[in-house]
Amino acid sequence: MAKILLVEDDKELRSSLTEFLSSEGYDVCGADGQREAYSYIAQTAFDCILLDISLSDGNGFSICAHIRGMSDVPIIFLTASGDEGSTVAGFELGADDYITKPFRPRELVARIKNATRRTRIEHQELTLGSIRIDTTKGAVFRSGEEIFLSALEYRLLLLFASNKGSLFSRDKLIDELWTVGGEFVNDNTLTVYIKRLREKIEDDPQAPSIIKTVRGLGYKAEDE
Amino acid sequence: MAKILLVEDDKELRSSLTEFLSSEGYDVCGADGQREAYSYIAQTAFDCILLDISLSDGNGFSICAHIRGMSDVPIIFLTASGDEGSTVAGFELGADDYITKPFRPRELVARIKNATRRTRIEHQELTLGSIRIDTTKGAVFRSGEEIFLSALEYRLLLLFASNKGSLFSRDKLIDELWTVGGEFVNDNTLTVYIKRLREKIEDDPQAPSIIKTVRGLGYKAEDE
DNA sequence: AAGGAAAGTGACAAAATTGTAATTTTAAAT
DNA sequence: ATTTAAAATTACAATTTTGTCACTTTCCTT
Repeated sequence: MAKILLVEDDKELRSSLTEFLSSEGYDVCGADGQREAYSYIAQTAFDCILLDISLSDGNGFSICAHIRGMSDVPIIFLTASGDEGSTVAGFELGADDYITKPFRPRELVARIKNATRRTRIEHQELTLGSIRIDTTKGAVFRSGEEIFLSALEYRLLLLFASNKGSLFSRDKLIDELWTVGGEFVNDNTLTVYIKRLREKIEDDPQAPSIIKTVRGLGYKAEDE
Repeated sequence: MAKILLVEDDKELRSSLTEFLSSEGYDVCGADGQREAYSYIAQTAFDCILLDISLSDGNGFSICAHIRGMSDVPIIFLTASGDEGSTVAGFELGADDYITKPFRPRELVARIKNATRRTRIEHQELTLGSIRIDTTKGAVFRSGEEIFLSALEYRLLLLFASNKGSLFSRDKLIDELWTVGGEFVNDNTLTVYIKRLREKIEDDPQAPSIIKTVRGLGYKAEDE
């Protein structure tokens, strides 16, 4: 089931579209402007974004640019008729398609299908609390902002993110990340990496909410 | 459709099992011993491995250890009855389950389903020629051996691997990997990274068979 | 409350990554 | 065959990553 973000300030249109798309089997989030859109985008990996470029706060374009800065998610513009200039500018900012109001809901669905066909397959994302990992790009985002991890930090995070809730013993983690052949690393190496990773992903590294210590047993990571 | 590797030296049993599992919708590769098994493992990401531990060449255990050194793929032992000691040793080497010969094919299918249930979902792999990328681990293998890429090399490779056959202009690549905000990097930086990546993944970096130069236009990568 | 094991911290050298510059090679077009 | 732009190569400093050590803090047990 594809996740769609609808950014539209006309409340009527937003709710009728949400209802229609939901009935078509989509998982729809409605946002009424920039602020709400960003907060959704930071937390969720959408499969398609429907964006009204003539938002009353005038920020349709900046939302588009912001999204393109961090993702290749398909973007479809909803434009008012006679707004040709905007449309052209939109394509330059990386929109994938546009549809002119008023439009038939059926046509919108057709365009969503078309836009998502390519990406749905390869789009593989993981989340861990406010951390989002785009494994098809090897990129990690913290509340929407990309953060840069070293190779080992990335692998450590991936291990936790693809096994949410699992408890990993320190030995197991060292095995997974460091043991090649019969070489061993200092036991403290892991502790240091946990610290470094926490420093990059946790809001309060001293009181970690993502990677939890289970004293005597190991570490585990959970979503909230 | 799940991919299964069957390592069994009894030709009769191998072919009858292959036939049966294929009819159940699995994609089965049969290997008669260590050599053949390794060559398959190096090239393909299997969803489950069925391993006769009492191979005539006596290498069932070393195959198991070898696989565990590079993958978490579920391994099911096929043991001769009365071979309890081997079974215990097998579990210590990381086997997921075992089944004692003679067994009913239906039961084997049940165990395969059980063993693959967890991993099938998260198992996400990409290949590019002899290169295999396990995106759930951030690990890259070249003919079965893990190779270590830097963060940027990894992202560059991922870009090619998840868009096989696509031509990328140099500008597009620089954009994808380096452009954050409005900062630009030296145009040659890309060339150097292409070279470094080729050095690690190509058999003959001077005559690249994976990442191809399209003079004047950019680069593209294909499978063979 | 004291002792001790487990985990965390800060700092350090060695090694690897990263970006750039200077130079050479390659391949297409004249 | 020359020319020339594009790409490849080599080499080099700056920065980052990596693994370890010595030391501190935390938390469980007695």
